[in-house]
Amino acid sequence: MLTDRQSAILGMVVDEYIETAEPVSSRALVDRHRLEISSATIRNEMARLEREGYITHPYTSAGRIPSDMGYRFYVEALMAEDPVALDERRTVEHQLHQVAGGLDEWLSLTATILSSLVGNVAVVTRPRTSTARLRHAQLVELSRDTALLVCVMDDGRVRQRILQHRQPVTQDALNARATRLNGLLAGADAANVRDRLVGLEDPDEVATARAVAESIEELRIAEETFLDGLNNALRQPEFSDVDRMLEAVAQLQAYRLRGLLESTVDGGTGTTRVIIGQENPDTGLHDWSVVVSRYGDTDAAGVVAVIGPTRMAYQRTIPRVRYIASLMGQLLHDVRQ
Amino acid sequence: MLTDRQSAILGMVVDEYIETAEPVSSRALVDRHRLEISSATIRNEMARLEREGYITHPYTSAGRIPSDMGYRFYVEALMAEDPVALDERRTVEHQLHQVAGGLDEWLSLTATILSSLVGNVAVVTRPRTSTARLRHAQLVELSRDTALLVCVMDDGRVRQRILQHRQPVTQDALNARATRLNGLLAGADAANVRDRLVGLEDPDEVATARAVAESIEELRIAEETFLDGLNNALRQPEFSDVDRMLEAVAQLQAYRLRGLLESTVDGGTGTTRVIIGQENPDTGLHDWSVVVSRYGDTDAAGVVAVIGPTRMAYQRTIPRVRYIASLMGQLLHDVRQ
DNA sequence: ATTAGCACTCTCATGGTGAGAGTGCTAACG
DNA sequence: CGTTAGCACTCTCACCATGAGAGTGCTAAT
Repeated sequence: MLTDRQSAILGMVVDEYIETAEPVSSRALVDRHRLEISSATIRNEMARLEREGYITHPYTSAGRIPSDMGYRFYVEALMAEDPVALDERRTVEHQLHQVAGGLDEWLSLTATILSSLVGNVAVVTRPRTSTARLRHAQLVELSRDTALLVCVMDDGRVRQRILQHRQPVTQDALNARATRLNGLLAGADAANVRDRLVGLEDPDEVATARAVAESIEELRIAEETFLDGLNNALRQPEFSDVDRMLEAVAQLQAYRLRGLLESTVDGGTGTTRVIIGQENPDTGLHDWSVVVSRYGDTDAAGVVAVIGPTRMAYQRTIPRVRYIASLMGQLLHDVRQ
Repeated sequence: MLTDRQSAILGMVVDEYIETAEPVSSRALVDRHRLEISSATIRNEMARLEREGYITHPYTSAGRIPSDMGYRFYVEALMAEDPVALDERRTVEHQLHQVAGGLDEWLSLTATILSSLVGNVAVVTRPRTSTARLRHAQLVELSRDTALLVCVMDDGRVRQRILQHRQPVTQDALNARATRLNGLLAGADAANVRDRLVGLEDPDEVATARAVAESIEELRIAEETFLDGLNNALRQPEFSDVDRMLEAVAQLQAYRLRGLLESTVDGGTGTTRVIIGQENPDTGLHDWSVVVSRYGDTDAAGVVAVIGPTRMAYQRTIPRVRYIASLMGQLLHDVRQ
């Protein structure tokens, strides 16, 4: 158990290190905070904190840096969250309302905004509906024997696909076919779409129906992620050597994150979780921290996350991830009603 | 004017430097190519080549590296193109035919494939139709007073947009409205769409029509670029220090490229152009070379490009960019017929 | 319990040094 | 005259030594 003074010192070390990215010396703490106690006392306390595992030092005569455990304690017990200021909120909401396009543009813009808000990489996944249903399929003639199939799901997602027909068809015939298929398949989800395909005769029509079914299934699987802010993250001093930087670029490829985010989100809705360094099951991310929050409701849920070095401004990041997540939840709710 | 022997030496220097990324010494050339002449003779010739501006050396006693002019001469007169092997073609075509999705997926996959083919950054722009016309607009109910507008253009591009209505509407009413608007606007392009909006009464219908018009214009402007292979490019030895690497990341933001690619493409169709280092009007790209090729025809054209350090394997890159461009042209033609 | 004082450790910037790589020039050669 | 051997010269780069500086840990005094 830490004494009050030890907690206070740990807090100062973490704050200082997050700000400067330099190991924190006993002297620096006394000077910076005009402490009543001497640097020698601080040294004694620091030695104890190190024995307990909250801090380390890179070599004998360097200052202290927080360990993962130190950050963990800081996040849980010490940190004073830096609330999202009113003008920050206004800017964000203003930017988000500018977008007239579809869901994709919202998500992509959200990643950009969040990333610039916290100065690290931001990831937003597309909301995954528990059961997305087909709202409408449409066929548009492209040439005599090719057509574009557009499937619109009830969560607003759209999937396009190009079809090759055996028989030439007109737009009128395509409309008729679309109407028939909509009657047959409207409201179908990935689980039951196959059962509804019975009773079709024309081979082109069967192929089209199958394409619709495949589209629905692809959309069920596809949890696209929108990522932005690589530049921000790479400017952090921890990547000041080339190997680390290349590794960072590799680690941040979106596909590595999906599993992590999914498993994290199972915890519960609405909460914001922080995963620090070694706590991460993926060993490649042992130098990284992830702040992740779920947004949406039981019908459609996705995640918002920020990823950066363990030396991350948790005070700023956590409230901002939470804020963006709740904002996304609202917007999603407004659209779906 | 260069003698045959000077040309040969220049060719060897460029080849060697492209391969090893190390300045090429007179000695190394003699050894590597088992030349009949001595290294002293090579030195004399190299001195002359340097006086003419084809090569330089970084400091007094280093080997030679090609100048931009040297690369230029190499590309125009010396280089033996490395043809795209049959199994390379087969792999590429196989991968491309895997994609069942829309144009976007094609383009994005093409960038990925090309990038891995040449080990540098690849950029593919969306084909821009001279005049894209509206083929079909569709309205899908999302909630009582919101609807999704989907505009499909005759080149297969799709734009979605969410509409807020003043009056609640049913899907049936939306269908009727879509039919009316299609009658009014089908075949409209960005130039004439405004003129066709006359005679509409219902304010929601006017708003919808205006949204269609805006979508068409946005699509005219939006020339999206698909970029891949940052990792590949960053592994080149020229980026072995952090500043250069960060700068590289910044330079390769897609938006910087658009102007360059567009202006380049004006030259003519079907040809592949190479822009080497300082030849580039954008000073930020003075250390980069660009190999760019147009694809498509007068109706719909885009560009395929590879971007990398001036020390680029032009022999491999140029034929592969040309090949991918012609392949894209074919595929585009097949779809549009 | 706190703290002044000091020895000790480790890093990092600096400068010197010498090996090595390569060139340019000169003089000799066919 | 073109070619080439030989050599002086230049520049880089890796290596090492050095010393200042930063910080700690410990001891002994308060």
